[in-house]
Amino acid sequence: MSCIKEEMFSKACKYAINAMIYVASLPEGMQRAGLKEISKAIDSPEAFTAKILQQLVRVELLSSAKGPHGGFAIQGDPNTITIAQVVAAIDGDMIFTGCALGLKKCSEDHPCPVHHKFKAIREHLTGMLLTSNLKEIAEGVNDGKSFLKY
Amino acid sequence: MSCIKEEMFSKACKYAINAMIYVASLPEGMQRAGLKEISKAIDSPEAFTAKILQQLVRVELLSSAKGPHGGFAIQGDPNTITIAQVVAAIDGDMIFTGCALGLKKCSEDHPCPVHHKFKAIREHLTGMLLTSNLKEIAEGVNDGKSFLKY
DNA sequence: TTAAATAAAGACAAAAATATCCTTTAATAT
DNA sequence: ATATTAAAGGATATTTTTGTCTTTATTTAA
Ligand code: FES
Ligand code: FES
Repeated sequence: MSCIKEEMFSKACKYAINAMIYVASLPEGMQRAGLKEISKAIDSPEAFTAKILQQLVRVELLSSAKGPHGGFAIQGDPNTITIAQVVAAIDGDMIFTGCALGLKKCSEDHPCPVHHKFKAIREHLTGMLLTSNLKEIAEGVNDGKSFLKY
Repeated sequence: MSCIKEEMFSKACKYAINAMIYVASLPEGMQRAGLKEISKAIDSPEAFTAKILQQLVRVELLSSAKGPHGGFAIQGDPNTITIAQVVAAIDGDMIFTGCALGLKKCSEDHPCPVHHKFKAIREHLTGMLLTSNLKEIAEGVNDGKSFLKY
């Protein structure tokens, strides 16, 4: 026993978010990146990343193409795809709806001891994720203001 | 592949918080609870809970006594022990200091794409945990306003 | 002094998350 | 057509987290 972790999102989810941002940051016209390119850009394990990209394709956040010049592209409008959607696709919605202390159901009627305090945080987080769209975030990366690795 | 989880804290951490609140909620005078009583009160697996209580004893958030009428008690003043201390003891401080997207270090100089947005959430969360003391939270439980299980 | 109660400690087991590897399928270019 | 490229899918491996079991040590009470 001895844990030195527990962060907000799973690794799978972090890779997913980073991958989506990377693909969204690709220059117009040439916006299709292969697995190798993506996992290199976000410094993630290639094979594991492949599984995550597959999931994102299944939920139609990404489109994919096989063969030479194949790869992954954002499916839909980067302006309207939110980080919340990516998180929900990979980690599910427990982070948006679950009880902080593990009660089966988070509710006002049968609240856990930190429900009221925690609810505010959760709403803050949810609001942030829902209003963060890929386009805007990818611009920060393109402008050199933020980074996808290290 | 197919995850339907990822919550804010690890299970170990949730059990720890609940256990601390339960022990803090014990009536004056008779404030020493055994493992069985605690894990029943918070609906947690007994043996696993034992390990967590051991950790809490090691970091001196709890004191323990063996033998008949032994058990666990809060060590120190419940008014000044915060949920943040319990979380840090079990989950470490990644939740307070780590990068949301997995960069090795969260910093202003080399921010990840969601750093600025996420920082606000993290400060909100940190502030909440730092200002939530055991005494106050345990009172809610004693008043029947909040619940430790189901 | 002995028996009972209870926490501590260590070994082990099961489940979940993370990660890798190999084969198959589809697309492209020659 | 064929060879090459790249994603999809499936099986497997590793690591971490969660959980259990057994033994030991300590305290209390009879
Ligand atoms: S009941 Fe625990 S967070 Fe709502
Ligand atoms: S660098 Fe990612 S949260 Fe600060």
